[in-house]
Amino acid sequence: MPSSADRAEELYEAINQLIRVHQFRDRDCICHHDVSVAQCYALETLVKRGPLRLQALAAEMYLDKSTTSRVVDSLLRKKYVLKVTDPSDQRAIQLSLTPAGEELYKTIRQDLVSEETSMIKDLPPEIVDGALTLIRQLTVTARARLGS
Amino acid sequence: MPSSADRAEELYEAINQLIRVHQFRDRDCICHHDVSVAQCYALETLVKRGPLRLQALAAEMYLDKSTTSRVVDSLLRKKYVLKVTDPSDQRAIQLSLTPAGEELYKTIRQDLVSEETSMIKDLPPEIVDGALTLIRQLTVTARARLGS
DNA sequence: TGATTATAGTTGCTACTGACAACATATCAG
DNA sequence: CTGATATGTTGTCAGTAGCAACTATAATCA
Repeated sequence: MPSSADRAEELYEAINQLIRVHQFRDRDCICHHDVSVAQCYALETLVKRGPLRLQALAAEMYLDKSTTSRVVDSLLRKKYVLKVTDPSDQRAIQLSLTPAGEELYKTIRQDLVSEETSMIKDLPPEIVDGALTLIRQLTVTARARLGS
Repeated sequence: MPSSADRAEELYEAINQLIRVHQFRDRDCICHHDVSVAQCYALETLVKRGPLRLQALAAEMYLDKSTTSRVVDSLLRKKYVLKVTDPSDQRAIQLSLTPAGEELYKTIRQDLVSEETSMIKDLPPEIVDGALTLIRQLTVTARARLGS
């Protein structure tokens, strides 16, 4: 029976590999379309959280507001997001997706999910369900540590 | 019972989250030391594969040779790697770690693994073993698709 | 051998990622 | 009204990453 230290070591390796492979695959997949990875992530966040202020978007993405501002800028130039000044606070802006932005994210998302689909098509459902549970558990645990 | 499409969707979400959280954590952890993430990845590859030519390192890391050349350059400046011209082929260079490079990677690695350790310390061993198996399976499957 | 071709690495260029600091503007507290 | 605070933007710097052009060396073939 492997020790706890061994398990940690192996888990590190396993997750490392998974992350690397997925990163490359996602980048390939996303960049076939009109946006970069960070830009796509911003689209995704706006799809999930709805219209947001820049600061809120930055917080959601764990990015600096300056970085976020520039990412949003590029999406603005490509007409995938809309900037509206908040009437109740002239400093703030509300960011929302244009129809084109929503459409684009939907397309990319389909591509990404279809990668997953073909990945699991030969795995038994119980296995996949197990993986799901565990991966979520790991994420929760890791996120808890991130805050500290 | 969820459909296969639902599972793919959920798996996409779950892996996405895990990757995001880990990415941030690793970056934090690595950048406390003297190197960036890519630089650390290069160190890791050299630790695992031993001395390599630049092209081989690039292939191992799935990076362009120009990108790899620059990453290596920065490690060279920091004295973590050594460049030796291959006597049998004046064009080629052998890259190897300096003692400082090995030491640095060992330290970073300990930090990274210890993150994993504290992450799994409250999870039952069977759960962790299960996650390990599944994550590896997913990596293998994803990697197979990467090649195509 | 000598000319052509192929390979190894480097460098120029472009674009994206991301943080920190300084800044302009707007809001709020006293 | 004035100082403090909050929102976004811009400047700057470093790192990531690929493509194309280049140098130098090696290999091939005529």
